[in-house]
This record gives sequence, structure tokens and C-alpha cells, in this order.
Amino acid sequence: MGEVREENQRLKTYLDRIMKDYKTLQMQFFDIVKPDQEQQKPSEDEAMTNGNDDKQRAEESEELVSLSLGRSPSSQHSEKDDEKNKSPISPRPGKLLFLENISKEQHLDLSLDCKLSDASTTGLVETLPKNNNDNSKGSPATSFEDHQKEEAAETWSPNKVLKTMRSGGDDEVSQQNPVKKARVSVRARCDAATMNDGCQWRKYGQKIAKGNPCPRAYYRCTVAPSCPVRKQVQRCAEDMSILITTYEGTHNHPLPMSATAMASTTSAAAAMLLSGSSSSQPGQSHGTSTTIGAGLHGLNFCPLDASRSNQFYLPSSVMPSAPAHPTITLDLTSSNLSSASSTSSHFNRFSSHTFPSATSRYSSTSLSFSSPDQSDNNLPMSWANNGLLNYATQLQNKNHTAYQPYLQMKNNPSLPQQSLPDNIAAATKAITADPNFQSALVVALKSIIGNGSSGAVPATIGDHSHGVGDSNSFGHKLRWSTEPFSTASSLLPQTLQANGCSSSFLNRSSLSSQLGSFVIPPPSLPFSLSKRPASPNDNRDRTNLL
DNA sequence: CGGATTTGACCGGCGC
DNA sequence: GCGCCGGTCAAATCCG
Repeated sequence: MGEVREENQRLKTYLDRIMKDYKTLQMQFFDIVKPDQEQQKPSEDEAMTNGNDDKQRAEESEELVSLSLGRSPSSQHSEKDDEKNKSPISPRPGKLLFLENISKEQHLDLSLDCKLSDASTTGLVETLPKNNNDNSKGSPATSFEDHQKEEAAETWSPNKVLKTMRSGGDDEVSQQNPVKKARVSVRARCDAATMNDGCQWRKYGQKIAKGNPCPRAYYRCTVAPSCPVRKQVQRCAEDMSILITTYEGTHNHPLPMSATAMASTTSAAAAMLLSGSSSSQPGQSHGTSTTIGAGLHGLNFCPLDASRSNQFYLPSSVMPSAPAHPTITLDLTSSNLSSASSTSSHFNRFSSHTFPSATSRYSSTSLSFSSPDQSDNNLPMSWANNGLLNYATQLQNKNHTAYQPYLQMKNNPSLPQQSLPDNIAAATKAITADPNFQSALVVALKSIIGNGSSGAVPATIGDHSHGVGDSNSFGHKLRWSTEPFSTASSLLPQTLQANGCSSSFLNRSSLSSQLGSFVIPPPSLPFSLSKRPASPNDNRDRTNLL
């Protein structure tokens, strides 16, 4: 406990320093954009002159932005007396504030276009992958939750139709959702027909997909009769030893312990994908649907398994699923290390780029689980241990590898060539991927939540049937206490950060208590890459697939 | 015999 | 409107 306190204090100090730096940068950025604001919104700037101090103005504007979310600034029809309505929100999309507000503002801009439908009819739990109505209960409506709901709604519903994740499958609203569910694709070398991810699956179809001679098998979760989760299994056309498993949907039932790791990881990945989508560019909108994502967001989760040289890239040519789905691919193969077809240079994996396919209406996200330095990476990959948490836990030991994208982005001379919103989105992602940032965030969260009182944060990404609603409360606390750091454009990344990030004291053993019911499955591989079939039927699957 | 798989038919979205 | 394609359904089949 003493050590923990010391480290806590140290991290708090570090957090303070980060906050100071952040504010400094914030002010600088604000100064940069100030002329633009004055030019475009002189009247509102007048209202802002109350805070002569730039810092104060920055803080105030920050607050104003956040508080004004959920309203329709364009209409400005109500609450004129409320000073909060005098936020320096630009009437045009793409206006820049500081980084922290970028995503919010983009959301807000989206909201301007879409006139959010009744967000109260659907909670975040219905919009984000981890939806479970059971967990949306009882969350008292707060402005922050509204904000989150609106963020989620903005993410998915620029058109007036509330787009929720069909994956929820829990209610009528979700079934009305015209938006495709986010998918998480896992590439792994596997001789078996399917990976043993701990879940029970029933095959319900098989098709020959275009561009791949190998048949694609369709599975649905049979753990619960009404579980909407589907998965597709297909061999990679380029490398038959690679099995591409694509998960879609969210389990609406408790998962076996052996399945929680994979489920949590895929859920978190999907959440990250969706969160990345929140920074979508208006110009990428396609028709009445929201374009998900601003590109291929390279997030480096650092090293995990040297033996497998897990990497994460997204060769569009091997996209296993329809491009109409926002897909995040976890590449657990090592082929891309040597594959000439791979474009996953270290930098590229951090670069933000879009699919070459013109038909890709949604972006995909690539996560890198690789390490440029694998020599010291002797930690075996264990989805079962705690899934995604593992990455972040080990990430702490990797000398800030994940910070590289941010640095590269800063140092990349090509960045100015990108559109500023792209830069912002990329920078936001990079920042949120920074383990230091995450550590500080966790420390702050911990202090807010109440000194590690277990259960204070019931969030668990280990169980798909939990988490979003919980992350609401999680993010809620985050919201009010670590305001400058609530850069995550939606909640799930915060969940991801909260769960995924860890300081050295927030190691696996302590995290379970720190983060409440974070599921830590038994230390066995949740999915097996062995030839042992996932189910008694997999043997046939294999013969069928091969 | 019950449950899982197979496989052709069917459906809906999307592009042309 | 048509065709393509991904995804799902469901009857037939298989298997323990």
C-alpha cells in the first residue's frame, strides 16, 4: 500500500505536470485559432472577452463547449439568457479549438446537421458495442450522459434516424438501426477450422465470397438463444494458414470465463473503432449515413508476443468482410513482418489513411500488437489473462512505444499536408494512445472513484453484457474531474483507456480491484490456436473449410 | 433421435 | 430495373 501510495502520488504529480503542459498547449492553440474565431464570430468573441486571461478563456470555452453539447447551437432558440449558450462554437463545421474539444466539436458539428433525434430513447448502451439493457438501468440522467448519448447518436446518426448497434439486438430501437455493426476481425495463424475463443458457435451458413476461393463460414453464438453475435471465419486467400475470424455484435448474456478475454478484446477494439469514428469528417459522409472514421487509425498497443510477432495491420485486400461494415482488424500473425504485400511499415501502421477501395464507406482501424523491439518481449500472449488489459499492462514496460505515433506525427513533415481535422483526429488518437496519458488518466480516475474501492466502477470490458452503461458512470466521473483529459471522443475509448491503461501499480492484480469487476479470466488461452477444435463440430468445419 | 452442419434458395443493399 | 454480392434461412443431411 505504501508503494502504491507513493506511486500514486508520483503519478499525480506527473498528471499535474501533464495538465500544465496541456493547458499551455491549449492556450497556444487557442491563440492560434483566435484570429479565426474573431474573424468569424466577432459577436461571440465579445461575449468571451469576459475572460481576459487566455487560460481562463480556454477553460471557459472548454466548459462552454461541453455544456452546450446536445443543444442545437445553430438554432439558438432557447435559453438565450444562459451564458453557456455563448460558446465559441463555430457555425461552420471544422472550426478549430484546441485538441481536447476537437472531437466534441466535431460531434457538435455533426449534431448541427443531424438534429439529434431523441437521444433519450436510446442510451449509449444501445449505440455502442457493449450494449446490454440490463446495465443501462438506473443510470440517472446527467448532462454528461446526455452528452454521451448525443455523442453516440452523432457518431451514428447524422441522418435523423437514430442509428444504434443492431448488435444489441435487445430492443426495437436497435433493430431499426440501418447502420452496420462494427466488426472486429482477428487474423491468426491457425490450422483448425476456427479459433477456440471460448464461445459456443453454431454454423448457419457458408458462402464463397468474392475474391477469396476459401469459403466463408458463418457462425452464431449459441450460448444464449437470442444472442445476436455472429462471427465469420475465412481463410486468408493469400496465406491459407491464416484464419480470419470476424466478430460482429455483442453478447447479451454472461460469457464463459474462457470467452471473456476475447470478447472483451473484440469489444474494446470495436469500441475503439467506433470511438475513432466519432472523429469522422463531414466530407466523408455518404448519403444519409455516417461515415465511420476518418481513416485507418493506427493504434499501437505495443508488444505482446515476440514468438508470434503479433502485428496489426490492415491490408485492404484481405478484408474478410463487406466494406460496408466498420471493421477493426487484429492481426496476430507475423506474416506482415516479412510479407512484401504488406504495407505495414512501422510508420504506416501509425498513419492515418483510408482504404483505397472506393466502395469502402467505412474506415477500418488497425491495431498493432507488435513491438519494434521484441527481444525483451518474453511475455506470452494471453488473451485469457485479461485480454486487452494485457496489452496495456505490458505496454507500460515498453518504454512508451505507443508514444511513437504521437511523436512521429509531430515530427512528420507531411502532416501539414493533411487536413487539419485529420491531424487533430490523428493527434487525438495518438494522445489517447499514450500510455503516460492513460496512466495519468487512471490515476485521476482512481482518485475520483474513491481510492480503489472495488465495485465503485463496475465497468468491465470482460463481459460484453456490461460495460457501456458502466462506462457511462466511469466516464461521468472522468468527465467532471479530469476535464482537460477527457479528450476521448466517446466513452468507450475511455473505457478502453481505463481498462487498457495501467500504471505500474495498476498491474493485473490490482486492476481487478481498481476497476471493479474487470474480468480476469483464468490463465489459459481463451482461444486456442491449436488444432483442437473449438467445438465438437469444428472438425467438420475444418474439413469443410479446407 | 436430437442437435449440428450442409447447401441451395431467398432476401436486401448497392452499384450501374 | 437489373444484376451482383453478402448474409441468412431452412430443409435435407450428417453424426454421435
